[in-house]
Amino acid sequence: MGIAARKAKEKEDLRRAILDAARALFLQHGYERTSMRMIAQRIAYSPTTLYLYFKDKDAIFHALHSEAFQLLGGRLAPLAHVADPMERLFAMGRVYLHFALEHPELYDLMFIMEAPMCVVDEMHIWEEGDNVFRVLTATVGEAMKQKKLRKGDVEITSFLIWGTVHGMAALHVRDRCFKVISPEKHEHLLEDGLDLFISWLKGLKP
Amino acid sequence: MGIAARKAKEKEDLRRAILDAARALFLQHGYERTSMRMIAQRIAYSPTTLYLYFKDKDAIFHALHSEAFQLLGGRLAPLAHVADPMERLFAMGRVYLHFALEHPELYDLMFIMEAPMCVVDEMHIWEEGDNVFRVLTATVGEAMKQKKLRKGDVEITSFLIWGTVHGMAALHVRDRCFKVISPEKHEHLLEDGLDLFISWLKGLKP
DNA sequence: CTTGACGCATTAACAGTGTTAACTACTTTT
DNA sequence: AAAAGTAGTTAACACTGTTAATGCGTCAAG
Repeated sequence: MGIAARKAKEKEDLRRAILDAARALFLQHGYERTSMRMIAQRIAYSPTTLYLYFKDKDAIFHALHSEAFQLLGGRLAPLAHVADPMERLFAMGRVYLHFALEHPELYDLMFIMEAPMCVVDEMHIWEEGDNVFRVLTATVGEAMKQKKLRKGDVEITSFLIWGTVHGMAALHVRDRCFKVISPEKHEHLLEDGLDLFISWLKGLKP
Repeated sequence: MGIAARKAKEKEDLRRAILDAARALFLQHGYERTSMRMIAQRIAYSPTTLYLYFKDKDAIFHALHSEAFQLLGGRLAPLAHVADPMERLFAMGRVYLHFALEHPELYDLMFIMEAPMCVVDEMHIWEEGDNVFRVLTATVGEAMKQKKLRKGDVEITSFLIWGTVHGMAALHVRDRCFKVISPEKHEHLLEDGLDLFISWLKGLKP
């Protein structure tokens, strides 16, 4: 069945082409400001063809959303080998923040934009986010067990840590911080903020 | 000139009516999903009339944006009377978070959405945000001077604190946390997160 | 009192949006 | 060779933000 296989491959290729075009345009102009017609034009197909491969615009978004989470997951995975849970936690923070700085539009799409969560609403679960959060809670729990982090509710502590890093990332991605912070600090603002947070975590009285 | 005054009042009334209608619709359906025609219909005017009072949709947004900052500012102002800077800092955090919980859509509009910042871009200044941030830096600076908060760069420390509270608020407003956190903790998640953060700030070794 | 100007609001229109229905080719199966 | 299925198209619908042209009513000046 060489022919059927070739056809399946061509179908998959077009699917990928759509996603590539959509990603490029979403990242360049934002979700709301890129139209189905623009995506179609970029790959020289009719706009309605997109609907043969994706239910609607949100479905394209959701596919990219999952893709981005795979990228972040791939960067977080190697840190599993860091033995000390505190060091692992800090490394995760740095990787996470670095990801947000390197791919602000992807980060936006994953943790800030509203579109993808509508799809998620229906199944009451956000698998991609849940996976990342579980890695965090596991690390926090381990650190607490080893008494390297002040004991407390693991979930709430993890939420606070996630919120802290996300908050700085979100203020940056949505351009709220460079408008209020002295220009000379812009360059390393987020790294400095994270370093300060880490030093706080280290210097926490038990 | 009673007539001229009445006319001016009528003009101002209509302006307010537009803003009221726009606010209600923005908060109910979100910015992108409410159209100029919907706003116009709600006050029984032609859609084009809105353009006699506001340059475009973004201008309406920006007006509401400023309005919301006045509301938050009004809640933050009384805290100036709290003598102890640390207590003042904590109270500010609670007021800020409470505001985000009570008016999630307004908070979204102020600190998350992209629309209003485009207008701000042109003048390179974000006055409303700057005012709030300056109150924060002043308090942080005072707390450091009194050695009640670990010494460090005031701006970066303030940014970290803002980021932490904003992060939790943003995850809530954009519905990223209830999908990964155990249901029984939803109710007080943000308050508990803030309380934990405050306890960390209190228990910081000098 | 009439004329002209001005301000406010309207209708009509433009170019664009996401999405669906109907239709055309072309392949595969019967 | 006829029927069924597949992949892509064009045309259309009901919207969107926004602008141009137009009407209507009130005021000031001649």
